[in-house]
Amino acid sequence: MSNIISKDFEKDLHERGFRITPQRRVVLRILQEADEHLTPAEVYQRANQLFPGFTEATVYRSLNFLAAEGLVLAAHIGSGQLVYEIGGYNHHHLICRNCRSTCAVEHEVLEILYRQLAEKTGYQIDSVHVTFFGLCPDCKEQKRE
Amino acid sequence: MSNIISKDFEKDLHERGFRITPQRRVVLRILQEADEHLTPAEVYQRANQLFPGFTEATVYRSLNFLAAEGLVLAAHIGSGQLVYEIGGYNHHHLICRNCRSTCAVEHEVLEILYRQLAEKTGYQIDSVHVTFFGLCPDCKEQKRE
DNA sequence: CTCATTGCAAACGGTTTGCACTGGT
DNA sequence: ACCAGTGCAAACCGTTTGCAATGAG
Repeated sequence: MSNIISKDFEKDLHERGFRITPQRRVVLRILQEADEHLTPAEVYQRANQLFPGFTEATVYRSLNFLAAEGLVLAAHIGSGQLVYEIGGYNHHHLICRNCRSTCAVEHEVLEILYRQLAEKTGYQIDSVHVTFFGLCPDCKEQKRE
Repeated sequence: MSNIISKDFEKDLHERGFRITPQRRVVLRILQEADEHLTPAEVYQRANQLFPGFTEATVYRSLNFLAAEGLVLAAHIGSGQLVYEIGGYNHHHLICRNCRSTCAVEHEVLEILYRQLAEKTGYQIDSVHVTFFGLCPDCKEQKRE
Protein backbone atom coordinates (compact mmCIF):
# COMPACT_ATOMS: atom_id res chain seq x y z
CA MET A 1 0.00 0.00 0.00
CA SER A 2 1.17 3.46 -0.80
CA ASN A 3 -0.95 5.32 1.68
CA ILE A 4 0.91 6.89 4.55
CA ILE A 5 -1.71 5.91 7.06
CA SER A 6 -4.48 3.74 5.81
CA LYS A 7 -7.83 5.50 5.87
CA ASP A 8 -9.17 2.91 8.28
CA PHE A 9 -6.53 3.80 10.77
CA GLU A 10 -7.07 7.48 10.37
CA LYS A 11 -10.76 7.03 10.97
CA ASP A 12 -10.19 4.80 13.96
CA LEU A 13 -7.70 7.17 15.54
CA HIS A 14 -9.93 10.10 14.85
CA GLU A 15 -12.90 8.45 16.49
CA ARG A 16 -10.84 7.91 19.58
CA GLY A 17 -10.03 11.58 19.76
CA PHE A 18 -6.51 11.44 18.38
CA ARG A 19 -5.24 13.72 15.67
CA ILE A 20 -3.24 12.90 12.61
CA THR A 21 -0.51 15.50 12.55
CA PRO A 22 2.10 16.02 9.86
CA GLN A 23 4.71 15.05 12.42
CA ARG A 24 3.15 11.69 13.05
CA ARG A 25 2.83 11.08 9.35
CA VAL A 26 6.46 11.90 8.84
CA VAL A 27 7.64 9.57 11.58
CA LEU A 28 5.51 6.73 10.32
CA ARG A 29 6.66 7.31 6.78
CA ILE A 30 10.30 7.30 7.78
CA LEU A 31 9.88 3.92 9.41
CA GLN A 32 8.01 2.60 6.41
CA GLU A 33 10.70 3.70 4.05
CA ALA A 34 13.58 2.63 6.25
CA ASP A 35 12.39 -0.94 6.19
CA GLU A 36 14.60 -1.74 9.11
CA HIS A 37 14.70 -0.76 12.73
CA LEU A 38 15.79 2.75 13.60
CA THR A 39 16.74 4.38 16.86
CA PRO A 40 14.84 7.48 17.92
CA ALA A 41 17.96 9.48 17.11
CA GLU A 42 18.02 8.14 13.57
CA VAL A 43 14.37 8.91 13.13
CA TYR A 44 14.94 12.41 14.41
CA GLN A 45 17.81 12.97 12.04
CA ARG A 46 15.75 11.97 9.03
CA ALA A 47 12.65 13.75 10.24
CA ASN A 48 14.52 16.98 10.55
CA GLN A 49 15.49 16.86 6.91
CA LEU A 50 11.99 16.20 5.65
CA PHE A 51 10.51 18.58 8.13
CA PRO A 52 12.80 21.25 9.55
CA GLY A 53 11.89 22.28 13.06
CA PHE A 54 11.14 18.80 14.25
CA THR A 55 11.96 18.30 17.92
CA GLU A 56 13.44 15.25 19.55
CA ALA A 57 10.65 15.35 22.08
CA THR A 58 8.17 15.08 19.26
CA VAL A 59 9.99 12.11 17.81
CA TYR A 60 9.75 10.32 21.14
CA ARG A 61 6.14 11.25 21.56
CA SER A 62 5.25 10.18 18.05
CA LEU A 63 7.07 6.89 18.39
CA ASN A 64 5.37 6.16 21.67
CA PHE A 65 2.04 7.05 20.20
CA LEU A 66 2.49 4.95 17.08
CA ALA A 67 3.77 2.03 19.11
CA ALA A 68 0.84 2.24 21.51
CA GLU A 69 -1.52 2.25 18.55
CA GLY A 70 0.19 -0.73 17.05
CA LEU A 71 1.37 1.06 13.91
CA VAL A 72 5.00 0.56 14.77
CA LEU A 73 6.85 -1.92 16.88
CA ALA A 74 9.33 -1.14 19.62
CA ALA A 75 12.06 -3.66 20.16
CA HIS A 76 14.98 -4.03 22.51
CA ILE A 77 18.06 -5.03 20.68
CA GLY A 78 21.32 -5.43 22.49
CA SER A 79 23.09 -2.32 23.75
CA GLY A 80 20.02 -1.42 25.68
CA GLN A 81 18.76 0.94 23.06
CA LEU A 82 15.14 0.83 22.09
CA VAL A 83 14.53 0.73 18.35
CA TYR A 84 11.40 1.10 16.32
CA GLU A 85 10.32 -0.52 13.12
CA ILE A 86 7.23 -0.74 11.03
CA GLY A 87 4.75 -3.23 12.43
CA GLY A 88 3.30 -6.31 10.85
CA TYR A 89 6.49 -8.00 9.77
CA ASN A 90 7.75 -10.48 12.30
CA HIS A 91 11.42 -11.10 12.28
CA HIS A 92 14.37 -11.40 14.57
CA HIS A 93 17.97 -10.44 14.55
CA LEU A 94 21.33 -11.99 14.91
CA ILE A 95 23.99 -9.54 15.95
CA CYS A 96 27.66 -10.24 15.68
CA ARG A 97 29.24 -9.32 18.96
CA ASN A 98 32.51 -8.71 17.19
CA CYS A 99 31.70 -6.53 14.18
CA ARG A 100 28.16 -5.56 15.18
CA SER A 101 26.79 -6.61 11.82
CA THR A 102 23.21 -7.77 11.90
CA CYS A 103 21.24 -10.37 10.05
CA ALA A 104 17.50 -10.89 10.01
CA VAL A 105 15.85 -14.23 10.59
CA GLU A 106 12.42 -15.01 9.29
CA HIS A 107 9.83 -15.62 11.91
CA GLU A 108 8.94 -19.02 10.49
CA VAL A 109 12.25 -20.46 11.55
CA LEU A 110 11.46 -19.71 15.14
CA GLU A 111 7.82 -20.54 15.13
CA ILE A 112 8.38 -24.16 16.10
CA LEU A 113 10.43 -23.07 19.03
CA TYR A 114 7.71 -20.75 20.22
CA ARG A 115 5.22 -23.53 20.14
CA GLN A 116 7.51 -25.75 22.15
CA LEU A 117 8.25 -23.05 24.66
CA ALA A 118 4.58 -22.27 25.04
CA GLU A 119 3.79 -25.91 25.69
CA LYS A 120 6.48 -26.30 28.30
CA THR A 121 5.80 -23.13 30.22
CA GLY A 122 2.17 -22.27 29.72
CA TYR A 123 3.21 -18.83 28.52
CA GLN A 124 1.64 -17.42 25.41
CA ILE A 125 4.76 -16.19 23.69
CA ASP A 126 4.26 -13.21 21.48
CA SER A 127 7.74 -11.89 21.12
CA VAL A 128 7.92 -10.68 17.63
CA HIS A 129 11.43 -9.46 17.80
CA VAL A 130 14.16 -11.28 19.60
CA THR A 131 17.84 -10.61 19.28
CA PHE A 132 20.49 -13.27 19.42
CA PHE A 133 24.16 -12.62 19.78
CA GLY A 134 27.01 -14.52 18.30
CA LEU A 135 29.76 -14.41 15.75
CA CYS A 136 29.01 -13.84 12.09
CA PRO A 137 30.64 -16.15 9.55
CA ASP A 138 33.39 -13.64 8.76
CA CYS A 139 34.38 -13.00 12.34
CA LYS A 140 34.12 -16.68 13.13
CA GLU A 141 36.62 -17.38 10.40
CA GLN A 142 38.86 -14.57 11.51
CA LYS A 143 38.89 -15.72 15.12
CA ARG A 144 40.22 -19.07 14.08
CA GLU A 145 43.27 -17.48 12.45
CA MET B 1 31.92 -24.18 45.94
CA SER B 2 32.04 -21.92 48.92
CA ASN B 3 34.95 -19.81 47.83
CA ILE B 4 34.13 -16.25 46.89
CA ILE B 5 36.48 -16.24 43.96
CA SER B 6 38.10 -19.49 43.10
CA LYS B 7 41.84 -19.45 43.68
CA ASP B 8 42.45 -20.17 40.05
CA PHE B 9 40.70 -17.04 39.04
CA GLU B 10 42.49 -14.98 41.62
CA LYS B 11 45.77 -16.23 40.37
CA ASP B 12 44.84 -15.65 36.74
CA LEU B 13 43.63 -12.13 37.42
CA HIS B 14 46.68 -11.39 39.45
CA GLU B 15 49.01 -12.55 36.74
CA ARG B 16 47.35 -10.19 34.35
CA GLY B 17 47.94 -7.29 36.67
CA PHE B 18 44.45 -6.98 38.15
CA ARG B 19 43.74 -6.71 41.81
CA ILE B 20 41.23 -8.50 43.93
CA THR B 21 39.67 -5.80 46.02
CA PRO B 22 37.10 -6.23 48.77
CA GLN B 23 34.65 -4.32 46.58
CA ARG B 24 34.96 -6.78 43.73
CA ARG B 25 34.58 -9.66 46.10
CA VAL B 26 31.44 -8.14 47.55
CA VAL B 27 29.86 -7.53 44.15
CA LEU B 28 30.65 -11.04 43.01
CA ARG B 29 29.34 -12.50 46.21
CA ILE B 30 26.09 -10.58 45.97
CA LEU B 31 25.48 -11.98 42.52
CA GLN B 32 26.35 -15.46 43.67
CA GLU B 33 23.97 -15.30 46.56
CA ALA B 34 21.20 -13.59 44.63
CA ASP B 35 21.03 -16.50 42.23
CA GLU B 36 19.04 -14.36 39.81
CA HIS B 37 19.78 -11.33 37.72
CA LEU B 38 20.15 -8.00 39.47
CA THR B 39 20.26 -4.46 38.21
CA PRO B 40 23.28 -2.34 39.11
CA ALA B 41 21.01 -0.40 41.46
CA GLU B 42 20.03 -3.57 43.28
CA VAL B 43 23.63 -4.61 43.57
CA TYR B 44 24.52 -1.20 44.91
CA GLN B 45 21.78 -1.35 47.51
CA ARG B 46 22.95 -4.69 48.84
CA ALA B 47 26.60 -3.79 48.59
CA ASN B 48 26.08 -0.74 50.69
CA GLN B 49 24.70 -2.83 53.52
CA LEU B 50 27.53 -5.31 53.53
CA PHE B 51 30.07 -2.63 52.94
CA PRO B 52 29.11 0.92 53.94
CA GLY B 53 30.76 3.55 51.80
CA PHE B 54 30.32 1.69 48.56
CA THR B 55 29.86 3.98 45.58
CA GLU B 56 27.57 3.49 42.61
CA ALA B 57 30.50 4.18 40.35
CA THR B 58 32.34 1.32 41.94
CA VAL B 59 29.40 -0.98 41.41
CA TYR B 60 29.40 -0.15 37.72
CA ARG B 61 33.13 -0.50 37.46
CA SER B 62 33.13 -3.80 39.31
CA LEU B 63 30.29 -5.19 37.22
CA ASN B 64 32.01 -4.18 34.01
CA PHE B 65 35.22 -5.70 35.19
CA LEU B 66 33.67 -8.97 36.30
CA ALA B 67 31.68 -9.19 33.09
CA ALA B 68 34.76 -8.56 30.98
CA GLU B 69 36.56 -11.29 32.87
CA GLY B 70 33.71 -13.68 32.38
CA LEU B 71 32.89 -14.05 36.05
CA VAL B 72 29.45 -12.55 35.62
CA LEU B 73 27.14 -12.23 32.70
CA ALA B 74 25.47 -9.05 31.49
CA ALA B 75 22.10 -9.45 29.88
CA HIS B 76 19.57 -7.17 28.28
CA ILE B 77 16.16 -7.95 29.49
CA GLY B 78 13.21 -5.91 28.30
CA SER B 79 12.84 -2.39 29.57
CA GLY B 80 16.26 -1.66 28.24
CA GLN B 81 17.92 -2.16 31.56
CA LEU B 82 21.11 -4.09 31.72
CA VAL B 83 21.17 -6.76 34.40
CA TYR B 84 23.95 -8.92 35.73
CA GLU B 85 23.97 -12.45 36.96
CA ILE B 86 26.47 -15.03 37.96
CA GLY B 87 28.12 -16.67 34.97
CA GLY B 88 28.23 -20.27 34.04
CA TYR B 89 24.58 -21.05 34.20
CA ASN B 90 22.90 -20.64 30.86
CA HIS B 91 19.28 -19.81 30.95
CA HIS B 92 16.74 -17.52 29.41
CA HIS B 93 13.72 -15.62 30.51
CA LEU B 94 10.11 -15.31 29.66
CA ILE B 95 8.63 -12.03 30.77
CA CYS B 96 4.92 -11.44 31.01
CA ARG B 97 4.18 -8.16 29.30
CA ASN B 98 1.12 -7.76 31.46
CA CYS B 99 2.23 -8.45 35.04
CA ARG B 100 6.00 -8.36 34.44
CA SER B 101 6.47 -11.69 36.16
CA THR B 102 9.41 -13.67 34.88
CA CYS B 103 10.13 -17.32 34.38
CA ALA B 104 13.40 -18.99 33.60
CA VAL B 105 13.87 -21.49 30.81
CA GLU B 106 16.59 -24.05 30.84
CA HIS B 107 19.15 -23.69 28.14
CA GLU B 108 18.64 -27.22 26.91
CA VAL B 109 15.21 -26.37 25.58
CA LEU B 110 16.72 -23.82 23.26
CA GLU B 111 19.83 -25.64 22.31
CA ILE B 112 18.24 -27.33 19.33
CA LEU B 113 17.06 -24.01 18.05
CA TYR B 114 20.52 -22.58 18.29
CA ARG B 115 21.90 -25.41 16.26
CA GLN B 116 19.27 -24.88 13.61
CA LEU B 117 19.82 -21.15 13.51
CA ALA B 118 23.54 -21.63 13.26
CA GLU B 119 23.13 -23.98 10.34
CA LYS B 120 20.82 -21.68 8.45
CA THR B 121 22.77 -18.49 8.91
CA GLY B 122 26.38 -19.47 9.40
CA TYR B 123 26.43 -17.50 12.63
CA GLN B 124 27.94 -19.05 15.69
CA ILE B 125 25.25 -18.22 18.18
CA ASP B 126 26.47 -17.78 21.69
CA SER B 127 23.65 -15.92 23.28
CA VAL B 128 23.39 -17.32 26.70
CA HIS B 129 20.58 -15.16 27.82
CA VAL B 130 17.65 -14.32 25.62
CA THR B 131 14.42 -12.79 26.78
CA PHE B 132 11.06 -13.63 25.31
CA PHE B 133 7.91 -11.66 25.90
CA GLY B 134 4.42 -12.95 26.19
CA LEU B 135 1.57 -13.56 28.58
CA CYS B 136 2.00 -15.77 31.60
CA PRO B 137 -0.62 -18.43 32.27
CA ASP B 138 -2.45 -16.27 34.82
CA CYS B 139 -2.69 -13.20 32.64
CA LYS B 140 -3.61 -15.33 29.65
CA GLU B 141 -6.53 -16.70 31.65
CA GLN B 142 -7.50 -13.27 32.89
CA LYS B 143 -7.48 -11.74 29.43
CA ARG B 144 -9.99 -14.27 28.26
CA GLU B 145 -12.50 -13.18 30.95
C1' DC C 1 -13.29 27.68 19.00
C1' DT C 2 -11.40 23.72 21.48
C1' DC C 3 -8.42 20.73 23.02
C1' DA C 4 -4.82 17.46 21.40
C1' DT C 5 -0.27 18.13 20.03
C1' DT C 6 3.92 20.69 19.45
C1' DG C 7 8.26 23.33 20.60
C1' DC C 8 11.20 24.61 23.93
C1' DA C 9 13.92 24.11 27.75
C1' DA C 10 14.52 22.14 31.91
C1' DA C 11 14.42 17.80 34.57
C1' DC C 12 15.32 13.05 34.94
C1' DG C 13 17.55 8.41 35.65
C1' DG C 14 20.99 5.41 34.60
C1' DT C 15 25.79 5.23 33.47
C1' DT C 16 30.46 7.05 32.74
C1' DT C 17 34.47 9.88 33.65
C1' DG C 18 38.38 13.07 35.61
C1' DC C 19 40.99 13.60 39.37
C1' DA C 20 43.13 13.24 43.67
C1' DC C 21 43.43 9.79 47.30
C1' DT C 22 43.73 5.01 49.00
C1' DG C 23 45.20 0.56 49.57
C1' DG C 24 46.48 -4.15 47.33
C1' DT C 25 50.59 -6.25 46.03
C1' DA D 1 56.67 2.32 46.87
C1' DC D 2 53.91 1.81 42.79
C1' DC D 3 50.10 1.83 40.25
C1' DA D 4 45.35 -0.36 39.94
C1' DG D 5 41.22 0.71 41.96
C1' DT D 6 38.19 3.76 44.77
C1' DG D 7 35.35 7.82 46.23
C1' DC D 8 33.48 11.91 44.99
C1' DA D 9 31.28 15.03 42.11
C1' DA D 10 30.53 16.52 37.77
C1' DA D 11 29.52 15.24 33.05
C1' DC D 12 26.97 12.55 29.84
C1' DC D 13 23.30 10.58 27.00
C1' DG D 14 18.90 9.03 25.97
C1' DT D 15 14.36 9.99 27.36
C1' DT D 16 10.52 12.41 29.65
C1' DT D 17 7.89 16.35 31.28
C1' DG D 18 5.73 21.15 32.35
C1' DC D 19 4.10 24.88 30.17
C1' DA D 20 2.74 28.21 26.93
C1' DA D 21 1.88 28.51 21.95
C1' DT D 22 0.03 26.23 17.84
C1' DG D 23 -2.95 24.15 14.68
C1' DA D 24 -6.13 19.93 13.51
C1' DG D 25 -10.88 19.05 13.95
